[in-house]
Parts: sequence; structure tokens; C-alpha cells
Amino acid sequence: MTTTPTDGPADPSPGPRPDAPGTAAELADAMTRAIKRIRRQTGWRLEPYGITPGQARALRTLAHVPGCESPDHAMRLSDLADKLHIAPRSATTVVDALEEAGLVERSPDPADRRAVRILLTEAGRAAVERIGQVRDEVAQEYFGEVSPADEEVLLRVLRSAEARFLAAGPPRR
Amino acid sequence: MTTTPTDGPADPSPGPRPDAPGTAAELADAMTRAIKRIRRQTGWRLEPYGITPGQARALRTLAHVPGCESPDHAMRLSDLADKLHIAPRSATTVVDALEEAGLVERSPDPADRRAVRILLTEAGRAAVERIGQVRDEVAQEYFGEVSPADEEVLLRVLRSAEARFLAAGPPRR
DNA sequence: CCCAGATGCTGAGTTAGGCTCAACATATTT
DNA sequence: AAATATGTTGAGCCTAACTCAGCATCTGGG
Repeated sequence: MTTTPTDGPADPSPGPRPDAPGTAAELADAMTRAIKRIRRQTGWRLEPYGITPGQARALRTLAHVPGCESPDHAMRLSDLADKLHIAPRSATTVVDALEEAGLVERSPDPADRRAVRILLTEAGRAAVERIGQVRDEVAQEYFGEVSPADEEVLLRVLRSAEARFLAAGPPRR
Repeated sequence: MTTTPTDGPADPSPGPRPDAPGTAAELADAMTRAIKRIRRQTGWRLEPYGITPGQARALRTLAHVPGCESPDHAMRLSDLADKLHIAPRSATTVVDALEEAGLVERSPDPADRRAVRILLTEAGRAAVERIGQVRDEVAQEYFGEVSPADEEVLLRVLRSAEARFLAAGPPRR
């Protein structure tokens, strides 16, 4: 595998050997460190607002749905669990905390009385706003000096790697 | 909410402006997803060997020191804690597990009878070897198709961002 | 030289955020 | 109508982190 050279143009640079397998791992390493730092910073800066990283993740996920304020379109608890890759039972706890904090509201699903829709409250939307600001701020501090051209390369590469991964079937285990 | 910037990224013109602050955040997002997937895969593939992600991290850290087999150069428990960004007490537990599994050995520091040096055993070195293989394998599967040129850009960008971040003083909080 | 304070490790107990299993109400299929 | 499947939650557990306190040992100032 990996026998397929993506493009015709061979690399013009005298690469350090055909393909040390370690390079990809170094990439992963560097990214891991970057992400770890960014996450830490973001967490710290959200602390004063009483928003934990887990809550931020959940709020962002909820807000990602258009119509997240109407009982007809907002996510169900189990959808949230799905998106967060946690068990439904764990999502219950997350939502409990968010509701406690007044950031979301449980609303009965009009079409299925077993289900519960998670609505963002006004405060919840404000929180999402703040989270977005902090994320932008931190990411900007970390990657702000990257030239737009490099940025473009990074995004392109990451997206194609992601697409390839996803195409390679459902998350194998 | 990924306020999808409707601007056409198709235009490859030299961006004259540091674009919307959202771009950096998108970068961070994409990296987060990539890293999350890589970590999950790696974790799964190490499971059959009875190595948890935390242990893998610790072992890699320990192995990173030259002379990690001699009581004079191997890491102390507190150094390990430092490197892992955990409290010394937590490192004790990690090392307990590793010792239990026969992967490391506590050895008295010849120069300080309070301290303990963590030595990799033969099995520990084998484990490190396996961990490295799995990491390479997974990273290769994820990033293998990236062209060397792009790879170079990624590494360069990540490293300079990292350097800039580190230069900006000790991890602010 | 010796003691006061710093340092290195660990026991005890706590917390956060996951998990499973089982119960319950409701949908859906046969 | 009954059987089965699905959505949520209560109860209880586990892991990996934490703090605080205690003991052993080092180190520097008198």
C-alpha cells in the first residue's frame, strides 16, 4: 500500500531518503503538541466563565445544528452523544450540567415522546459566542503568523487526509 | 458553529490580507480531528499488547532519555511527572502500573537516596519498539499520501508556530 | 557540626468524566 | 395485541487525574 504516487511531478527536492516512515509520525507529534497547547489555553480562558472544556464541546456541537432553538430541529440527547463519541448515558450528565447552568433547556420532542431535544437558551447562545471568540483568539495567537499560502496548504492537506481516512470505511477497530 | 466563510477558497491568489480570524481556528479544528483519530487508532492497536495510552506516553518519555537503562542517567519519577505534565503523585501510580507489568524497574538514585530512577526493562524496551511501530504505522496511514513537499511545509509551519509560542514566555495561565 | 527548611516520593482520600447494566416509557413491527 | 426495538435515566463502577499530609533525605546558614 501507499504505492500510489499521487501526482506525476516527482519531488524536486533531494528528500532525506525515499520515505522514512518516521516523518508522518513526527507530523503527528508536532500536531499533538500544538493541539494540546491550544486546548489548554482555551480551557484556561474559558474557566472564568465557568465553562468546562467538555461543556464547550457540547455547546459547540449543539450550536452546529441550524434551528437549534426550535424543538423540531434541535439535537436529541442521543444525537449529541453520537457526535461527542460518548455513551448516551454520559450525555445525560453533560446536559444536566448545562441545564443547571442555564445554557440549555430540555424540551420534549413533538414527534417522539421518549425523546428529548436540547435547546440552546439565550445564555447558551452567548456562551457559544464567547467560546468562538476565545477559540479564534487562541488559534490566532498560535497560527496567526502563518502565511496565508502556508495556511492554505495546511488546510488542504489536512482535509484530504481526513477525507481519505473517512473513505477508508467506518472507523475500524 | 463553523460560520462557514462563504468566501471562495478556490481563488489561489496571494492573499494580501491576514484573512478572517476563523481560518486559524479551522486549522486548529482540523488538526484536532486528525489527532483525535490517530490517537484512537493507536490506542486500539496497542490494546492487544496490554499497553494503555497513558503507559505508552510514559514509556516513550522514559525512552527518550539516552542512557535510560542506567541508574545514573535514567529519569527520576519527578522528571517524568514534569514531562507528562502531571503531579508527581500521579506519576507514582503510572510507574506502579508499569512496574507491575514488568516494563520498568525502580532503582535507587546512586546520588540521592530520596530519589528513584525509572529504568526500562528488556520488556519495556520491546514495548517502546512496538509503540513506535504502531505510531509510525498509523501516522503513515493517515499522512502517507501527503507529498514530501507538503510534508515539509507542515513540519516547518508547526515548528515555527511552536517556537513562537514557547518564546512567548512560559505557558501563561 | 547541626539543625531548619527544601526536596522526593508515597499513602489516603477526592473529583471529573467516562463506562455498563437495568428499568422505564414510548414507538414500531408483526 | 403482543413482541421487540429505541430514547432516556438511575445506580454503581473505573481510570486518571488531583490535593494534602507524612516520612526520608538532602543542603545551606550559623
